[in-house]
Amino acid sequence: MKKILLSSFFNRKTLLVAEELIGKFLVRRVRGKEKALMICETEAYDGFKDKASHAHRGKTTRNEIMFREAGHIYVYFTYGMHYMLNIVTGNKDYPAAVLLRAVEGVSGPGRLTKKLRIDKKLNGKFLGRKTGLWIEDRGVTIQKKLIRRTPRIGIRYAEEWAKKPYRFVMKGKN
DNA sequence: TAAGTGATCTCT
DNA sequence: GAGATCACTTAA
Repeated sequence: MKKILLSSFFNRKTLLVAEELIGKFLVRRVRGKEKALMICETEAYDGFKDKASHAHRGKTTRNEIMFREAGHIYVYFTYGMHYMLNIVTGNKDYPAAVLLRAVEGVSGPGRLTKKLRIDKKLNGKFLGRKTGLWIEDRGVTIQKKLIRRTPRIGIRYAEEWAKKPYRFVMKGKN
């Protein structure tokens, strides 16, 4: 069974979406070919108060995508060489997103975007077949005990928010 | 462990 | 306009 996830899936609590995305399939169409890879690592960035989130200082031209409706694609460029792929969650005007950090066989958010040829052209688009990037439920259920929660990566500056277990990793992959 | 890389943000 | 920072990767 294959089911494309719609905005109703993403318009829920960010942490819940981040956890449930583990075991779903990220599907990318490039030059007519489709690749589907199981998601095994995500991180949640939730709301104004989250110091690790781009949105915690308010809306800017870069992060305004995070304030849009759930299901938008937020891609940004960092460290001079890497694109990061995020899916916007929650209500309009509430800044939240899930960072996709790894899929099966590809660990690291920068490598993921490189492998799937994801760049700024996708920034601000909506997930779906039309865009060439979407997420499917293929009936795989990951048991909760196989999902590990840990603090997020690369955000030591975020004080107390750096410790929160907002990262979800599937055990035994990568 | 540190360097590379460039967009973006936060001051002037 | 300048300077600092950064949700990372690679090579050592």
